[in-house]
Amino acid sequence: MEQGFGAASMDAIAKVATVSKATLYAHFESKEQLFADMVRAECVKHARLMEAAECDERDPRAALTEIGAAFLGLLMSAPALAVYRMVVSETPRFPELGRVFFASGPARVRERILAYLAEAGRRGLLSVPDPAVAAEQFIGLLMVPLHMHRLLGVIEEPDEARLRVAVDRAVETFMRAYGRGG
Amino acid sequence: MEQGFGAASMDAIAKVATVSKATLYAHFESKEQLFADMVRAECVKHARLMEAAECDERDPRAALTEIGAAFLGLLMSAPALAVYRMVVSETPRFPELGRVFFASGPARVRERILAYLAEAGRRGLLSVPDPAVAAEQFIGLLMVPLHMHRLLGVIEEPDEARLRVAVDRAVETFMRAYGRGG
DNA sequence: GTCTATATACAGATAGAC
DNA sequence: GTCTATCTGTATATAGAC
Repeated sequence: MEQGFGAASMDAIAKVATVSKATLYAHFESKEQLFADMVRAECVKHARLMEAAECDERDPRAALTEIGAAFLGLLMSAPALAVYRMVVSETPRFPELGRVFFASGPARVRERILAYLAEAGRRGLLSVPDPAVAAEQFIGLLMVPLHMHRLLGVIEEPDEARLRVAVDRAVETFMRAYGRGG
Repeated sequence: MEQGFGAASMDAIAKVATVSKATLYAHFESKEQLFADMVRAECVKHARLMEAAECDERDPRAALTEIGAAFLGLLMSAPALAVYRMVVSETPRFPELGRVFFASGPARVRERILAYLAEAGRRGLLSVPDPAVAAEQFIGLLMVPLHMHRLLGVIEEPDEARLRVAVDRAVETFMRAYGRGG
């Protein structure tokens, strides 16, 4: 994942795994399938982390801050960035990779945020006419100051303080747009 | 660009260009430099398109809609997506690529939006305490419903109507957050 | 299931003639 | 500047022994 699909050779992978290349091919039928399995495994790990973020029974600002921090921390982690790079690059030649990643990664995050927003809307805590749109917009507000910059190597790995600022700004703007009476 | 750095061989590129591989190496000193030059050339083309979007002397909604449509149309074009895939994938091994792309692409778009927002703020048309943050947030709102989905192959190429909806929703939310008196 | 050794193909890059 | 032909390395994948 660190090196990408093209740059990582099966020889190198076998060496890191301290097995022979023949053993690798006993477990995975091709380089493509090996990478697809890695994507799936990473997404499962990340989905577990995301489930852990509690966001019910609290005021919207606190809930959005918590769920936003969980999501952004996940998104900006080295493994997540590596998977994203690889999947984005290889999807045109290998569409299954994109579908697997989207379904087990971003789609789940979106569902979780959507569920919270819909519930908060029902309780009158937020004014969200279209929770699906609002969920995606919250994701966009969270991602935009850091994700692309990091993918393009124009910022270093952000520390906790930097992540907090990004989350706070996203929540601030989201609340101005969707807060009670907005 | 269509196939990515790893999958496109110099043989294939020479064939498409209807020259020999030796001729290719007479013009470009390596595969890496050839790709860097292609990125630069694409960004120059796109920058020209972006300059064409007028956004002064009008009400904020119309201006943001025009500049947003120009940006989103650019971002979602096949060449821009291909360049983005390639750059994101190769940046870890070849950092120059990410810097070149960012400086001649996203950074210019951001500057242009920032300049408009700052001016609109001075005129009292918008309430933007931090125009740099607001500019990035507008970009995030524009990108999020389409860009990642397209990169991951989970939606087809969006038509004009789809793009318009995305722009309208971004402008709508941005205005709720940053409109006069927000 | 794991290994060593290898088949087979093709990559990036260059030599030397025109 | 462009070509054909080729060097040299390394890639994915497998055969066959243990």
